[in-house]
Amino acid sequence: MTTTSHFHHLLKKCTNLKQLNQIHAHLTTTGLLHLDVRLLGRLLSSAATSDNLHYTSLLFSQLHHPNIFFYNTMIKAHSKTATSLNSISIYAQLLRAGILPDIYTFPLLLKACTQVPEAFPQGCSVHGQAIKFALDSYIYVNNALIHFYSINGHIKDARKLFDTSKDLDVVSWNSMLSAYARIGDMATAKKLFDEMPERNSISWSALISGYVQCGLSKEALGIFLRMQVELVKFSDITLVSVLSACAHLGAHEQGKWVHGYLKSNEIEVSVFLGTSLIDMYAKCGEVDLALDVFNGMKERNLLVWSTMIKGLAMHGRGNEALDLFFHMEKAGIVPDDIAFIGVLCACTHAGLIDQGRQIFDSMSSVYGIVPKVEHYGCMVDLLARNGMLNEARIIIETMPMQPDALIWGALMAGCRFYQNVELGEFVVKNLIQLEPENGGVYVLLSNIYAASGRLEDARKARELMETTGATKIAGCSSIEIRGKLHEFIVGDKSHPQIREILVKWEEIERFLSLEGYVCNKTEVLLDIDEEDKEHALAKHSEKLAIAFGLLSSSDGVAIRIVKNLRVCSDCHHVTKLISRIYNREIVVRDRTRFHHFKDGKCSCNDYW
DNA sequence: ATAGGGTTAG
Repeated sequence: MTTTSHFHHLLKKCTNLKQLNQIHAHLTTTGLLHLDVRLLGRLLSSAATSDNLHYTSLLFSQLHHPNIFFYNTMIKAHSKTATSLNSISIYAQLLRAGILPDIYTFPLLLKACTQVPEAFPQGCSVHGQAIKFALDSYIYVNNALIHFYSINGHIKDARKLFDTSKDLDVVSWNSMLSAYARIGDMATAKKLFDEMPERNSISWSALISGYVQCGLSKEALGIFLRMQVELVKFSDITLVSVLSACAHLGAHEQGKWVHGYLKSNEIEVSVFLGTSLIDMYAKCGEVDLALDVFNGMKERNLLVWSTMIKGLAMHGRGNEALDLFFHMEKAGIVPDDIAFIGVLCACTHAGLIDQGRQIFDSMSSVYGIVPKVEHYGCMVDLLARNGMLNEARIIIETMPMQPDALIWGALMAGCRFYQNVELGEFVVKNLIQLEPENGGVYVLLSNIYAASGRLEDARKARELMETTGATKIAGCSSIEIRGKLHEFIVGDKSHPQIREILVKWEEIERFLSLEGYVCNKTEVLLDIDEEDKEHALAKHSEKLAIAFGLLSSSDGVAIRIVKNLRVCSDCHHVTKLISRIYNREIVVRDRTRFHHFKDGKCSCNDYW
């Protein structure tokens, strides 16, 4: 008797196939397996959790009269795999054997159906079966149904089940909450969160990840803070979302805090956490710390590698990114379409035209990946950035899909850099067709005309913008000081220290003019992503942020700024000068990449 | 001896 319970214990802990086989052999030779059927059940259950479907099926086939528990275990074993719909046929088998399904059967079947995106009809028929056996209102089944409908985007069906259910627990609320979060309805998600009779850490995580996915990273960090104040325990899953929020915001100190927390609690850096940490450090301007995390990781999947590659590319360290890519290939990891965006981006910033071409070709010839519009975009960027404007234009005209605004924008950046007004005008005309509501495009057109002396056309373009009601995204720069984010929007004077900031800016301007700086208002072309030149150039949001950064941080500390648009050339020039005058490193993340300003120079070599 | 909710890269 004690020996059987000993084996029960052993099996419960065992997930390793080899050990399972050993125990199995032992039980068979000693005849224990036949004495105690429950041991066989335990064995089957452990086999199912060890994810070895073949072995599990073998065990199952040895059972003469499997009961509902054995069938459920088999359904569970299948539900986790790519062929999860096999569990439906096990269900059919069960019915044929004259066995009644129970409340555990349906959640398992529904899980199998959510595994396969196109299995919505099968899931519906499982629902029908649950109704037929009058098990649909059991809380486990009901919760699984809510989850199933919400995953498939049928949120109304999920809500109906939720509203009519007599029996709701935290799990039901969490399912509904994450359903709204998933479709981006954060107002309803927050409402549910507030109304919940009981919350657990999963409720908090669901809310946080919802905010992050909607781009409301500040709210996400706010909720995380509240979570800590209310002493709710958080898991590494929560932290993955939190790190993602830090990455979006460039919340360097808060991100570092999370890393410190992981270290001091000796939490192992999983692939998920590692990816988030690498991305966070890269997007906060600390590529070298990202590299440290990368090098310290035991296990690396494609996402880990491509996040690191993209991180290096963002910082203009194209050669290292490329090395890493070849390393990855050697490690036997097969790149996907997203990984290629990272490497192509790296080629662009390192000016590696031939390498870029080769890699682009290898995409389809070696890996069988059909290039998407983003990949053509990288090629246009690569060529345009290196002066081959015509070739870039030919790519746009011959690629197999419709060009989007981003791809024209890449060509535009080249036109601006190489002062090609004629091609620029052509590009802008295409952009207006594509995005008539984007005010930036009209500003751009107007500037092009102004630059070529066609002042009347320039005025008309401005008027057109006003009559069509197109609006331009306001420039916004943020800076984190002692863990708090400060935002500066162009023309906005609501910051409590705005007076001091403006005084500081005056000081900066005095130093600038001593350096012989004159405000560059004659820039020929204005990039679509740049802030509107009509607003006083001196008030561009990053200038305020830099002034504030100089005011609020001590010497030797790098100033880190995140900007929502591209840096304009005047701000770029000014920032270079400031970095020398004040002997300060300034790191600016703009829409597309990083600029590390140091000693009057920028890491982008003045091309962005 | 069995079930359900939160997870990262463009």
